[in-house]
Order: sequence, then structure tokens, then C-alpha cells
Amino acid sequence: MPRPQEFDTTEALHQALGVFWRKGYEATSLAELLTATGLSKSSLYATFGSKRELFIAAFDTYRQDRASAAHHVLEQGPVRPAIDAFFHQLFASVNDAEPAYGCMSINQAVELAPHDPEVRQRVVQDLQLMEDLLTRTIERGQQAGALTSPRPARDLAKLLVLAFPGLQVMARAGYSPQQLDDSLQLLLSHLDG
Amino acid sequence: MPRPQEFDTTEALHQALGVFWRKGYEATSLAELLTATGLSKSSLYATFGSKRELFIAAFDTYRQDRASAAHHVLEQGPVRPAIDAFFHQLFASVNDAEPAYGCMSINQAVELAPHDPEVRQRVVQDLQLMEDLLTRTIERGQQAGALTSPRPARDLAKLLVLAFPGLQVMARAGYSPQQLDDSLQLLLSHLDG
DNA sequence: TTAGTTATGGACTTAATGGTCCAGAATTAG
DNA sequence: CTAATTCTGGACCATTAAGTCCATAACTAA
Repeated sequence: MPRPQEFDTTEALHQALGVFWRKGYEATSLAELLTATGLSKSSLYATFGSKRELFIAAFDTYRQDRASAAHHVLEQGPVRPAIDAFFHQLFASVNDAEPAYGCMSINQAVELAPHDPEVRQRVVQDLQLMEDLLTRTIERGQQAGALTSPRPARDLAKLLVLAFPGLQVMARAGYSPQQLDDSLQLLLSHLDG
Repeated sequence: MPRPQEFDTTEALHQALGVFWRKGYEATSLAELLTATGLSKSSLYATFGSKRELFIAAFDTYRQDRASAAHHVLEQGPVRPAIDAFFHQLFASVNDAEPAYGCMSINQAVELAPHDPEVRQRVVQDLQLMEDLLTRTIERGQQAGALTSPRPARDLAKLLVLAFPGLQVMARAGYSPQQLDDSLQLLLSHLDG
């Protein structure tokens, strides 16, 4: 008996995500979300509740997507290219042309986390996950002899996580891909020696 | 003949800065700026022009203050404690109690820089200044034998600049001073060996 | 004391914000 | 074809945003 939903909820979520990712929470207006998703106001509110709930849902979508991508990239193949690729995801442009959005979790660490516990908790969790993932990968590289630094894998992972927002900031500040890659290689050189 | 201004312009600027620093541009309302500065709307507009111009003025105040503070901290005394102090400024609470605001330039790299050339230019300039300053300090340390890493001073400085936003993100995400300092020491350990 | 000038408070404006609500269109089961 | 159900567009609302403007208060110089 129910009339079927005419739009794809998860697709709408991804559209909304795109806007939140690029512009942040405050700077995104409901009107933009409406045009991005193509939904009517009533549909959007019926489906997602409020701007904030939509944001959280979109954010979680993002986090899940990224986490599985990171798994995928880091946990197979030669270690050095894997780590390289992991970081390149950060400054890869989403839809070409436009500059990179950077990592949304980092953006949110700056924008909402200081005042919003729900967001903060997610950010902390993301940083932790990243550290764990990198630790495992670096361990793997050390065992295989691909990474020659004698430092504990976790310490090296911490260094990479620490530098991650730096790359993001450079990307958002408009540094060229060349400059970004130079900085990245400089960073990764600390995995050896 | 002119009636003298009853408020201190630069003090008002600092009050406004406090709000922009903590909350960012979008999330700061004119009402907050009014109560923070204690000015009336007309005085504020007569003096600063618009919210945006006020922001830019406050931002430049901040940048100038910080630049001279950095000079002061980095260019005298033993190198290692100097660098340590430089980074500790980052997560020092401004008025105690409240969590650290972090570095406003980094905040703005995330919030406005991607869409606002005037802000972006300032951010890039700040990062560059920081790199130059750290390079000089590290050179000094290497010459004095206080820092034993054989890497070029500029490369080491680049690493520190790269990690700077990471510490900031951790601070904003609510990490404890202890955790922040641990990460900092881990980072600085790369200046030796 | 007065004239000239400037700061100031607050009323006012315009546009945009997030959010609510309802009437009607659309779809399916029977 | 009809009844039941639910999606959907758009009107509507209250609030707040930034910004303008003017009458008045306050101060200085003469």
C-alpha cells in the first residue's frame, strides 16, 4: 500500500555530504542542501529530521567510506606505495577541476569539535583508527624490510598522523600538487634510516 | 574640536579577535562582537566598516602579535627549549580554564582560505614565515651542536611546520596537555639522531 | 557659553536562516 | 476503479543575520 520512495536515500546522503565536506556545517545553507540532493524540504525533513541530523548522517557515511578505503589501500600490496596512495587520497580532487576538499574529519576537528562532543568523539575515533591502521602497515613494512627505520612502528605512525592535518592544511591553502607531494616525500623519508 | 573616541580601538580589536579566534568567522555573530567589544553598532561600523573588514583587521592583529612572539621565543636562548616553548604557545590556553584556541591561521586555512583569496594569501605567508623562522633556529642549533640530526635545517623545519596543524587539531579535538606534549616530544625527537 | 564636530544608542530595514504544515498528487493492493 | 497510504511542493512562520540611519548626547576649542 505505501507509495514507494522516489529518491535514493543513500544517494541523497552522498550529495549532501559533498556540500558539507566542501563548505563545512555553518557555511552550508538548507537551500544548498535542497538543490544538491534534489529533494523537497518536506522530503528532506521527513527523511533526515534536521540539518544537524543530516550532517551527522552524512559525516558518518563519509567516515565509513573512508575507513574502508583506507583498509583497502593500506592492507595489501607493497607497503611504501600503499602509504603513498593513502596520503594521496587526501589531496585527490573529488570531482576534478575543483581543489581538494581535504579530509572531512580534520575539517570538523577545527570547525565543530571544540564545541560539539558528538563530533569531537568521532574525530578522535578517526585519528585513532588511522594510527592503528598505519601502525599495522608500518610493522608489516618493517618485517618485510621495506621500511628501515628502527623506531617503533607506532611512533612512526603517530608521526604520520601528526603530519596528516598539515598536508590537509596545505591542500586547503592552495599549495600545488607538486608542493604537496614534495612535503609528503619529505615526511615519508622518515620511515627509513 | 573633535570629540575624542571613548574606546580604545586596538583593545576593541583584541576583544573581537578573541571571539573570531575561538569561534571562527561564520559562527561569530555581530551581536557577540558587540558584547565582546562593548561597542554600539554604529561605533563598530564607523570604526571597522563591516564584519568582514573587522575580521581581517583582527586577523592581522593576531598575525602580527604571533609573529613577534615567535621571533622573541625562537631567536634567543638555547634552541631546544626555544622550539619547545614555541610549540607550547600553540596549546596554551588563552584565558585559562577554557580549552586552547589553537592557531588562528590554521583555523582559517580550514574555514575561509579555500574560498577566500585574501585569507589564503595570509595563511600561506604565515606558514612560510614559520618555516623560515624555524629554519634559522634549527641552523643555529646545529651549529651549536644542540641538534644532532644531519638533515638540512630547512627540511627539518618543513617537518615541524607540517606537524604543527596536527598538534592544533589534537588540541581542538580535546586531547590532554599530556598527550599533546607526548606527541610534541615525539616530533622533536626527529631533530636529533 | 557657545559653536562646531563627532561619538553613540537604538529604531529600522532587508534578506536569509532553519523549520513546520497542509492540501493534493501519486502509487499500490484489492 | 477505489481506498488507503505516503510522498511531495510550496506556502508560511518565527528568528536572526548583517547593515543603515538619524536624532541626540557629549566633548573641545574659542
